[in-house]
Amino acid sequence: MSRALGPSRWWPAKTPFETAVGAVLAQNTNWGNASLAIANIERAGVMGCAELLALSPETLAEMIRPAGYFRLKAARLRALLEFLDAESGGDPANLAAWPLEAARERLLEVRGVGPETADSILLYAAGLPSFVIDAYTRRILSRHGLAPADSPYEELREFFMDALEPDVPLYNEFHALIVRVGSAYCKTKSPACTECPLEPFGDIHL
DNA sequence: CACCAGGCAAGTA
DNA sequence: TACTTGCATGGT
Repeated sequence: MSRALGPSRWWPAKTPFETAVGAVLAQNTNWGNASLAIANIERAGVMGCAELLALSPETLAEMIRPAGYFRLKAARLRALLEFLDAESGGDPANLAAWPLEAARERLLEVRGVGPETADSILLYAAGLPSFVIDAYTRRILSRHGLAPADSPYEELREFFMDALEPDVPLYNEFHALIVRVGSAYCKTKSPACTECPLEPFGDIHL
């Protein structure tokens, strides 16, 4: 994938804080829509922990409306902001001072932060080596007969982390490439799809 | 018009 | 424990 597609420069956010916000807004949502919500926050000049917490829940919800599930995500975002404010001085980059699994467990206690959101924040915002599993990872693994699509999240995460040394740039690029390739695959639920070209892999055939 | 997108938690049996 | 449902917008 790397040879065929080259470096990905991910996650698409300007700061660790924006990455953490994006991780919540992108839940089960097209990145384009999450991105519109981020732009609204930027335009209002409130892209910061204290600034966002100062908004009423209703105002915040309206601001992130394009991301979908906007009332739900406003509550989830506030819960994450309160955690960051209390535990990391409002900057998720400071979570890097914690041992990985300790930081992960604390993040998972936040209402609305599940394993994928936690791992995205840990890897892309805090720079800790936590491998991210998402719908694209499942699609690729199952399409190539490497794992059932419904394997438990933790099992798939361990599969990658047992096979690879803890390496932030490696995990970062690996997941980015998985998204780029996975989004080129069709969405069939059948385990195999002979329609999908392996072209994104270049001359690599699995 | 139907279907989908980088999840998660709460409810039910 | 295992399965189902609610949440919602914008693009194709």
